[in-house]
Amino acid sequence: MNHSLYDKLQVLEPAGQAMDREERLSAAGRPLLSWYHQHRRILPWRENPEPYRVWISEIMLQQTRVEAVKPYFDRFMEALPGVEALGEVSEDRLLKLWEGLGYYSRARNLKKAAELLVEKYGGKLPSSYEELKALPGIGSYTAGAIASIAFQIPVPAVDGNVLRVISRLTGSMEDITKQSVKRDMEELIKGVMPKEDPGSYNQALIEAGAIVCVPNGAPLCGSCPLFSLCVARQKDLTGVIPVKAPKKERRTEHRTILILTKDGHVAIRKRDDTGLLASLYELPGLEGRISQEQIKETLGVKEAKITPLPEAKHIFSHVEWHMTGYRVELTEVPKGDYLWVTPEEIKKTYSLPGAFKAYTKLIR
DNA sequence: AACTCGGGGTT
DNA sequence: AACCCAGAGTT
Repeated sequence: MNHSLYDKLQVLEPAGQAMDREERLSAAGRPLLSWYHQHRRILPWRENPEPYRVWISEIMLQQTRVEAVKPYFDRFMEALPGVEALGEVSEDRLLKLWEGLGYYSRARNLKKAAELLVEKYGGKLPSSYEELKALPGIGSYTAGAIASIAFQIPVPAVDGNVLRVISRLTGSMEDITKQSVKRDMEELIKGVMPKEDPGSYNQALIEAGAIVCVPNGAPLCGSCPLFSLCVARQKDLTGVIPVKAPKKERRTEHRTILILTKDGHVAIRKRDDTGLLASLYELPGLEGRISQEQIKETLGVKEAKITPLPEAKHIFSHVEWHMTGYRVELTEVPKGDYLWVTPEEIKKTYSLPGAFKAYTKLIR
């Protein structure tokens, strides 16, 4: 792509006097919008931005890449085409639709919000930022995104892309993981964003962050509409900005996973409704590394054919499971509250997260 | 303000 | 292996 056109369009730096960040962001508006209208991706939720579609897409997109969302979005819209259907869906069916997307509280909050919308808003999303933000699962970013994209209300929508683009543009060395920095950026944007087509303005900032001012590796400054305005580019600081505080280390947990079989069925159970993988199904498991003798004891059975399975590891963002597994072929009913199901039922009905994949694939 | 909550693509 | 993703809710 050629950026010379943008250089001509752009306001060049006034020689001698520095622009403040508000002037700089203000000057970025036109080239950014012009670039967006030429280069924006065609996305399923972008073509028909009705409120329900924008809402569902924005929730799915929280901490999740566009490419990962696409297939889930289409399937979800087909299964639950509107607020009413979402409000009435069973939690199990909802979690099955969400299986693999992660951050499952997003799905549970969607249903809660839908029930609320049916009760208090006649089954429609409210259009104001404040009312949107009051709904479960909708924070400042998502409220701004829905208000601006679906209702054309001029409020900012600051996500990780926007934090990165603007901190680079203005040369800010502030730690973007701080809430105070995000709030400050929302105020900054509020002061300069256009009243006309605020949805495109917000999406232009986001889109630039997603496909030009990228998070991993070097940004594609040669293709950026803000090439000549960008302080980080001018000072060769794109490798330093955005500044982010280091993350906490992951902890490791050991678990013993069991494939319990009896009469051609496999045991699964529903997880607790709080914490990791809440309300999803799982293969029965025990904390720590458990011996074959302890397994029989725990299950309260005299006889069982137990065979060791390979070890496996699953990495979540904040915890790492090191798993060892056993196949346990039973002839008597074990202690514990299990659901005895067939492999086909697991595939179609029950949300068994990918953390168990190394063992679910061994089910027979 | 710190911590929890998933899974997968990039580098 | 480390980073990060169209963040929000809870403590």
